[in-house]
Amino acid sequence: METKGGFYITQIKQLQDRIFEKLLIENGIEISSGQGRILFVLWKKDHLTVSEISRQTSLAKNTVSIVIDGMVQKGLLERTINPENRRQTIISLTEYAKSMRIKYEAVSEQMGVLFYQGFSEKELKEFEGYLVRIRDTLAEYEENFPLH
Amino acid sequence: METKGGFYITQIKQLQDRIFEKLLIENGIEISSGQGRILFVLWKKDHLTVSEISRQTSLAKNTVSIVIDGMVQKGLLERTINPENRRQTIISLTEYAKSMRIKYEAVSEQMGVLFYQGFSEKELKEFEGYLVRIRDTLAEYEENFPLH
DNA sequence: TTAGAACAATTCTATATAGAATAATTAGAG
DNA sequence: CTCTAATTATTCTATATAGAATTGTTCTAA
Repeated sequence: METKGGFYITQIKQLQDRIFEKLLIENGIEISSGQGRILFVLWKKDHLTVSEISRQTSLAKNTVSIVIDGMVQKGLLERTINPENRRQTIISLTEYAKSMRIKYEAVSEQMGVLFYQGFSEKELKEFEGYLVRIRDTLAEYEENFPLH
Repeated sequence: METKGGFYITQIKQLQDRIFEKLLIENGIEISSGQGRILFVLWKKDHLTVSEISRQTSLAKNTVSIVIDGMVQKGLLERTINPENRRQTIISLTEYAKSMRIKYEAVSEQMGVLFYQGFSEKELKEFEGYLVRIRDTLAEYEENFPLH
């Protein structure tokens, strides 16, 4: 039985990154795809640790560290050490990052419309349900059989 | 209306790349995710141009060029100039690359089983149908509004 | 026929991503 | 208590990816 889901996922990832980045630039927003994903989770809930952001974005922890470096440089995020557990770094949004949310989400919405062109509401829900199932399967696998 | 498909796609891409690479290494196969995608299309039809590989993998053309460099180095691929159109480079599989197909596809199959854990045949077909629709939408968009 | 447009691939440069190793802190077993 | 294991984040190194610019080839309109 040959399946192609993984191949399609990668194709879509590549296409959407290139298109979304272009839409953002056209709208005067200079936020990369990786940076956007971190903002996405922090806009939902601010003040997360690096590990928590790693878990929620599915980026490796060291990748999160490095992307955050760039975002601190650009004035989007701030690092503080958690006094209750000094191993942890708490990542927080700056006012600047908060102020970009509306504009960024407008472009996201525009991207979503393109992405789901021709989909009914029902199909969209069904599709995202499948995605969540696969993501959870893979995340659980990685957690139980750590890669490093 | 907020959609999350793009975010989920990226999460799955990251997870599957890390897991698949680990499975390959465990099976003694040293082929990266990007290299695997190029082999995937060449195993279906050998002797393609760089542009055609770019189109079929949804990787940017310059990315394909560079990944092919590495694969030529490793003895997986060969470059020849198309005498009928000397602008084109024809990419061909070596015997070595052909010989790896069976083993690689066994690991792919293993990955597919994990990926679609808990899916019925019907759900799998439906899901891959959705993926193809989205991929085609995005690919068409990029073709009509070139990014560069 | 030829100059400029179009096409195909590559190179140059910069960012994204992750594995392995390291540093710092906390938890836990004896 | 204390020494080792576990946790958390970061740095180091290497590959992946793509935009912009470049090179070489073909096509096309005057």
